[in-house]
Amino acid sequence: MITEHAPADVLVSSIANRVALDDTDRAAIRAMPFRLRHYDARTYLLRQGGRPEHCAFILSGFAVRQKLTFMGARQILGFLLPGEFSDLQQLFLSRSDHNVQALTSLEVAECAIPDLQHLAMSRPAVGQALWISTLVEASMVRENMLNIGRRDGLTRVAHLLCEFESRLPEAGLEDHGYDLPMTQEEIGDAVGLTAVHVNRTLKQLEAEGLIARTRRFVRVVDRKRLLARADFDPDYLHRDQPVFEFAG
Amino acid sequence: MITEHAPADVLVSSIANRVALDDTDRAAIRAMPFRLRHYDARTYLLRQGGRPEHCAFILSGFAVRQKLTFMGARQILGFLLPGEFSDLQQLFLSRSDHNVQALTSLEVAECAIPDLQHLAMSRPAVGQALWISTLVEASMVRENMLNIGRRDGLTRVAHLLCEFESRLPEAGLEDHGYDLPMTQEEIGDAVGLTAVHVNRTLKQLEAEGLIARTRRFVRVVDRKRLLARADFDPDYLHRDQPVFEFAG
DNA sequence: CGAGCAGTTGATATCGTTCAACTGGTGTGG
DNA sequence: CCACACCAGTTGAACGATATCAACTGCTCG
Repeated sequence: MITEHAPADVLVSSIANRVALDDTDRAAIRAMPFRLRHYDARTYLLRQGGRPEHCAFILSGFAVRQKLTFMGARQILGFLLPGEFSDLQQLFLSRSDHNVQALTSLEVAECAIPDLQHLAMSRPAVGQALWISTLVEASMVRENMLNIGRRDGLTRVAHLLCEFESRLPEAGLEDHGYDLPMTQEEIGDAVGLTAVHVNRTLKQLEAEGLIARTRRFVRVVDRKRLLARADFDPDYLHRDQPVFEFAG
Repeated sequence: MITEHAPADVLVSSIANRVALDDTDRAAIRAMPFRLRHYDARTYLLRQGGRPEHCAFILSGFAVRQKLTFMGARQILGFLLPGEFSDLQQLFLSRSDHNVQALTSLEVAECAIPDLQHLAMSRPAVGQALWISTLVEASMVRENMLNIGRRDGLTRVAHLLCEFESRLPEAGLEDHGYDLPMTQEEIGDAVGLTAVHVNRTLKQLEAEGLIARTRRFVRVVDRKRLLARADFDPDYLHRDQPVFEFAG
């Protein structure tokens, strides 16, 4: 598990995934103070309208970005996985425009925003890596907007399953299966459907022989057909993005 | 009109909106080469999967970001107005994940991506301003995802009208009205509805006395009730964002 | 053992789509 | 200057996907 490593190591390697770092960069990252913190499931890390002073780097557990309508309906904008920052945009936007909520119980390393700002500006390679992270996140939101706006229910749910299969590091191991860290209600809030309809949709994906389920464990039975049914093209995750050689 | 000014002036003031610039910053922006270019309505500035080498700064006209499903359905992700860059994320993501398409006839100043990269990294204040622009854009996409996923048709269309009233500089002048630079089909593609349903929805907004229309000109009749009906809260546009005093 | 919550299922209601026809501007060529 | 074509907008009727409401099942935890 990711938590076996020291938080600073996890942070360094998460950033080094995006941009090539030199020793000074690594030292600067390690020098940044942080505080380990725990959040229970369903608690808020960040609230819409708030002016956060800290930014959480997720060590273990899952969180969501979400917004609420005035009527109280929830739209999940995206899922946050271990190794991701909860709210990098708050580096330069003082007021938050959405909520970040723990989906499961969560372990995070909390950094002060001024420290992160200073790191980003004093070590341009690191700043660039953080910038890229916000860009990839934005790309995921765009794809999910297409998903919700222009695909039918079955395709939407299948697409979400494919996204998780792509993003979860443990998926693909052990028999092409993985554990969805959320309820059907939460799937619905992510893809703009009702929990009831998500349920029927999952059943149909099973009936069509694309997936198999036992509780929240999803096994991909026919990967190729599932990807096609989901209209899934992983380019939006920007995995092929070359590691930048920072050139000033 | 914005085109009365020299392109470099427009660019400088657009960036200075976000971050305080010193004389060296301004000089660096002005020193960046660009090429004036025209696009006809409906032509593509940028294609999904492409590896653009230029980035367009819009001087006049309107464009959209959009993505297509495999079936060919279009989702409009957001509208680009004069004074905005077409594709700043391409500064650090080599492959584009969506299309940018001219909505009307368009005049742009086209910059080479390496020049923009160099500007962003050599003048950190400028880089910060560009970063902030990408963050604000991402915020708009999130709000529109909530709009599509969790609001009914009438609210969605009303929300789009409110967003345009907020963003168009000429709106609010001349009798609280403005010209929507798009067809009802395009409104539908932006809010996840059919052109037919958009039409009925607009008629109902008229029937309820919230707006009046003559062709594409929209006059806001009852601003307060329209905002309420649209569930519109302008915070997501980050207008209150203080102009950053860049501090290294 | 009981409470509570996620999941499941059925019946009905509704919002939005689809298809099709028609209107009315606008621009173009004869 | 008229005729025509074209396209955005408008309207009606029927259909369908998804929501809503309600009941029931079966974990899991205290």
